[in-house]
Parts: sequence; C-alpha cells; structure tokens
Amino acid sequence: MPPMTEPCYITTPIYYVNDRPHIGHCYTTLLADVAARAQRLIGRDVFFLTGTDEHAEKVSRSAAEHGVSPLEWATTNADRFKDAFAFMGFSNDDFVRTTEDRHTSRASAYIQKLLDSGDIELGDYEGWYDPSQEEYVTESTAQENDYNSPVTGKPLEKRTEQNYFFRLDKYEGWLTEKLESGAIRVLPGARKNEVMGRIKQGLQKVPVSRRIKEGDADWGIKMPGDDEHRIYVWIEALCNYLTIVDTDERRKYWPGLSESVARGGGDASITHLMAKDILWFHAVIWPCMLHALGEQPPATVYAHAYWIAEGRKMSKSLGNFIEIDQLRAYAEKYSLDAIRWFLTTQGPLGATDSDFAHARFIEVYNSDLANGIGNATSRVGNMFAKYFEGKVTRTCNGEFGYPDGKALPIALAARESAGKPVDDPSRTFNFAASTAEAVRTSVTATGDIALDEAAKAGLDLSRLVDDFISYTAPFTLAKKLDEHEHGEKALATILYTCAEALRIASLLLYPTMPAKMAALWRDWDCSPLNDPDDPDSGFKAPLVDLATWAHPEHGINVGQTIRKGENLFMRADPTDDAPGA
RNA sequence: GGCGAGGUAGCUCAGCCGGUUAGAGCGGAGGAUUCAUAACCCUCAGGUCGCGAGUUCGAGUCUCGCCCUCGCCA
Repeated sequence: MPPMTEPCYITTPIYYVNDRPHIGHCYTTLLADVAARAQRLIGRDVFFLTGTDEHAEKVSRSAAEHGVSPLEWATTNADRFKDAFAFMGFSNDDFVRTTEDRHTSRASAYIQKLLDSGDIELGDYEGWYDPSQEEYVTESTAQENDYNSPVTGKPLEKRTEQNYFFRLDKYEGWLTEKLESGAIRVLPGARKNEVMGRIKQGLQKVPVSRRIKEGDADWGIKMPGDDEHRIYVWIEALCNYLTIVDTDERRKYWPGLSESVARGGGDASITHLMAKDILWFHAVIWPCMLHALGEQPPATVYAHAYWIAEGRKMSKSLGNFIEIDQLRAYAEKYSLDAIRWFLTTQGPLGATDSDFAHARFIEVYNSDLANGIGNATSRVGNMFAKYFEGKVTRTCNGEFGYPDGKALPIALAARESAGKPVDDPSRTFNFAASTAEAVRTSVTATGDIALDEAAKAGLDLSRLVDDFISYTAPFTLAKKLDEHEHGEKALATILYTCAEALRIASLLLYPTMPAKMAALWRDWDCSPLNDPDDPDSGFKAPLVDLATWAHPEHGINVGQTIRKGENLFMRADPTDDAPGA
C-alpha cells in the first residue's frame, strides 16, 4: 500500500463538446468524484481532472451553422458541462478545454517528440475511399457493401494517401508484459480479457493524422513541421491527461519514470476512468504513447459499461437519453445525494449495463437511504434527545456480551422484566472491530474502484446498528431505569455505541453523499471537515484516525451534543411518477 | 466469421483451486416490536443451479455437445 500522502491522479475522459451533458457523462465523472473524495478522505493528495474535447471537425461545422466562431460555440457548450458538473457536486480540481494553450502547446510538443524519436512517421495509408462522401470506409464496411458506397451505392476507390502513423506495433511486447503483470491494471477483469485477446491478434501502426483538404476549417492541431496534416482529435485528446499536470507544481501527480522506479513504481496513483467504448485508446494506445515519450503509463484503466433507460438502450432515434435536466428533477425531489447514491451503487461499474428505472430508484432510495441510514440516524438522534437531552454522557469501547461487560446484561434484564426477553441471550457485539473491518473493506474496495462496495460497507454498519438496537432495546431499558442499578449508565453506553458506529459509517458514506453526511456531522457535533458547512473543505485528519473507535479528538465524546436534526432522507412514495420525465 | 463472457430464487446478483441441508440484497408472505420516516428486528420463500451426456466416491463448481443472451474484433 502506498504511503497515505502519495499523490493520486484521477481522470475522466474529456467530453465531446457537441454533446449535451447526459447521464453517461455525469456517471463517469461521478465515479471519478467518488473515487477522488474517498482518496482524499484516506488522506491522499488527489488531483481530479475532467474537461471537454473541442477540436472535432463537427464543432467547427456546428459553429458555422449557428453563426458563431468555433471557439465561441465550444465555450458555450463547455459551459454546459461545467454547469452540469457543478450541479452534480463534483470536486474536480481543474477542467481542461483542449482549445486552451496550456494543452495545445504541450500536446504539439509531445507529438514533436514522437516524430523526433521515430515513433510517429510518415507512411502510406491504403484504403477504400468513398468519393461521394469524401471519406474512407473500413475494409469490413467496404466488403459488406460489395465495395460500393454504403450511402450512395457508387463504387469505392482504392486510394493511397500519405499519413503520419504512430508505431504502436513496436510496443506489443512491452505492453503485453505490463498488462499481464498488472503494472497497468485494466478493470474490470472481463475488459482486460478483451484487450488481451485483441492484442494477441497483433498491433499495427495507427494513423494519427490526415491531410488537410481544400475548404477544411482551420480547427485543430496541425502536425508539427508539416502544415499539410492535421493530427486526429483522439490522439490529441489523450494527451490532455499529461498536458494539464505537466507543470512544476503538478508533476508530482505524474512523476517521471526514473522517479517512479526509484520509489518502487507501480502503485495505483494514476487512474483513468471511462466508458467501455474508448477502452482501447486508454488501455493500449495511450500507454504505448507514454512509453514512447519516456513517461510512466497509468496504473489503472477502468472502463465501465452503459446505463440504459427503463430497460431500453438509450439512443438518438429513441430520444430517450436521460439528460441532465432529468437528473436535476430527481435531485430536486429526492436530493442530489440520493441520485449520487443510486448511480454509484446501482450503476454499470462492472462489465454489464445497468437500468435506470424509476421504480428501482424508489426501491433503492427507500431501502438504503430512508429506511437505512436515514432511519438509523433518526432513531439514535431521537433517543439521545429523549433520554439525555442530546448530551453525550459516557463513552464506551463498543464491546457487548463479553464477561466483564455490564451494559448488555442490564439491558437484557430490563427486557426480561418487561416481559420481552430475547431469544438468544448469548450474542456478542464488538463495534470497534466491526467498524474497523468495514473501514478496511471500504478502503480496499476504493483502491479497486469497487466504489459500490466501498459505499455499501457504510450501509452495512447502519444495519448492524439497527440490529443492535433491536437486541438491546434501549427504549425498553429507558422505561425501567429505576428498577435496574446502573440502568442509566447502560443506556448511555448503548446509545453512545450506536452513535459512534453511525459516525464511522457516515465517513464511509461521505464520498457518495458528501452534503448529507456533512449535515449529519453538523447535527451530531462531530464534523471531521475543516469547515463543517463546506463538504469540500477537506478533512482534519486521515481516515485511519477519523475512523478510530472513540478517538479522543475525532470520535463522539462526553459533552458533545447529538441534535435530532432533520431526517436525512424522507421516505418516498412509490406511486409518484418519475420526476422530470 | 474470429476471440471472449455469461445463462443460479419474482428482480439484481454472490458462489475461488469440485465435497456437509445452494446464498445475499430488493420485492412478496407471516410474526414480533414501538426509539424511529407504517420504519427496524425475526422467520418463510421449498429455485430442474440453460439442455443433454461424460469424468468422479461426489459437480452450479471439471470435460464434451447443443440452445440462448451479451461483449470485443474483423
């Protein structure tokens, strides 16, 4: 495990600026946000980057159609992404636009370097050209259409033109070794298999530029030293991950190869997140480019699957994309954190697609949030208010049912005297151990980008607390205080344990639900945030300390006040229509 | 067409190198309870573990064939 202060770099793809922000963009970026928050909580020095890809040809075309310059058009649309991401509560440390000089200048320099090293070279590209559409079609497409234009049916022409190529073929051996050894992790495993299988079929040099044609808009980056060629958008776009941290201040997030080797290398410090459609670029081409540049490859490349909507694939023809407005409508009705929870825990983190279905949302919202963490914090807060006027009067080591423990026998005696004895009087609880275990599970899962598991570890703790409350029945004990010696101490001990366990659970729930957890911490007077009113203000201490049971500084302690506060999540009515549909 | 993944309770899925009565969550049914958001807790669900055959003392768990779904590629 890397030192806790180790720099950690998390990226999303940069998004095509002509798209409207929809659930797909938000989901990938949400995963990055959750991962970033989890790593910051652990104590790592995180840099989280997202942004927009603006040099595509269609951008200049759309701009022309709207009567504005390409850059103006790109700016308008980039702002839509910025707005959407701000609404989602994303904590990205920067937002790159590929039209920015800081990107284009360095991207050009990288290409130049690859030219100098012979990793990018001029070569002949031979392919089937469709004169009517002015574009090349793939060999397979050509074949399927009997070498006629798939659009007009006119014959295709075999054409050869000069392009620049990246010598991907040179790095097959190197890449295979890196992937097999896990130095570059491709996740989930099913995706790795796909990539390995495809590599086995052989890597070929890939065209990275095309000749500028008469009438082409002057948009995008030209091949250094050859004004006749423009580099493809995708290769330029990949460079953003490095260009934006290729500064003295930020180089720690992408340390040089020698530095990394000296340190042992291979830790999970550079993580690229994306949807499955662009895995090949990130798992194969980009690492090889980096290697050719003398830079270290990413440690983790994670490709999630897609969201579908109410059981149907989202498509332009169906017009059923879940757009940002619909997410806003959900947020308005059920809270932003509820959507973040749903997307994170129910989403296509694995290799298979997930369904965004309203009925499912309500089920998950009610069972996990309203009936789960929301209800658990509510009942504990309420009992503190009712029995102790909100004051914490005792702490406890979280152990119940062990030989020297007094609280549990008293609680069980109270149940007995109330005529409600437990079935099994021999149960034991060890909350210090249970919470520590949950934290371990969560941290490990975070490292593997199993963000759903990382979050659910927190929810499991609240279930344990519910179970504990049922078993010890503090509400029964509360009515029998005069009948049982030390009854009040036992009651305080039990409630303290519930609160402290939920406090630790809340830490694990923070990455997915930062605002709600910040609210809970304010109510319970136990915020680990530098500014309790700002969920993004950073933590006073790393998770190991924050999550230590009854920590003298960070734990819930005698003298603190547990306010009942507002319920975190009100129960949802399953019969309500989907908002914003 | 090539390569790969998978078909397990109504739904979403766990089940590693083969071994006691096949599990979890959600939904559904019943019970208990009242601190709490009709929430929580307990019990139940009797599922041909896609189909057929084989290996084995013993197979969701291995082999072969078949059916179906899906992914990547061409």
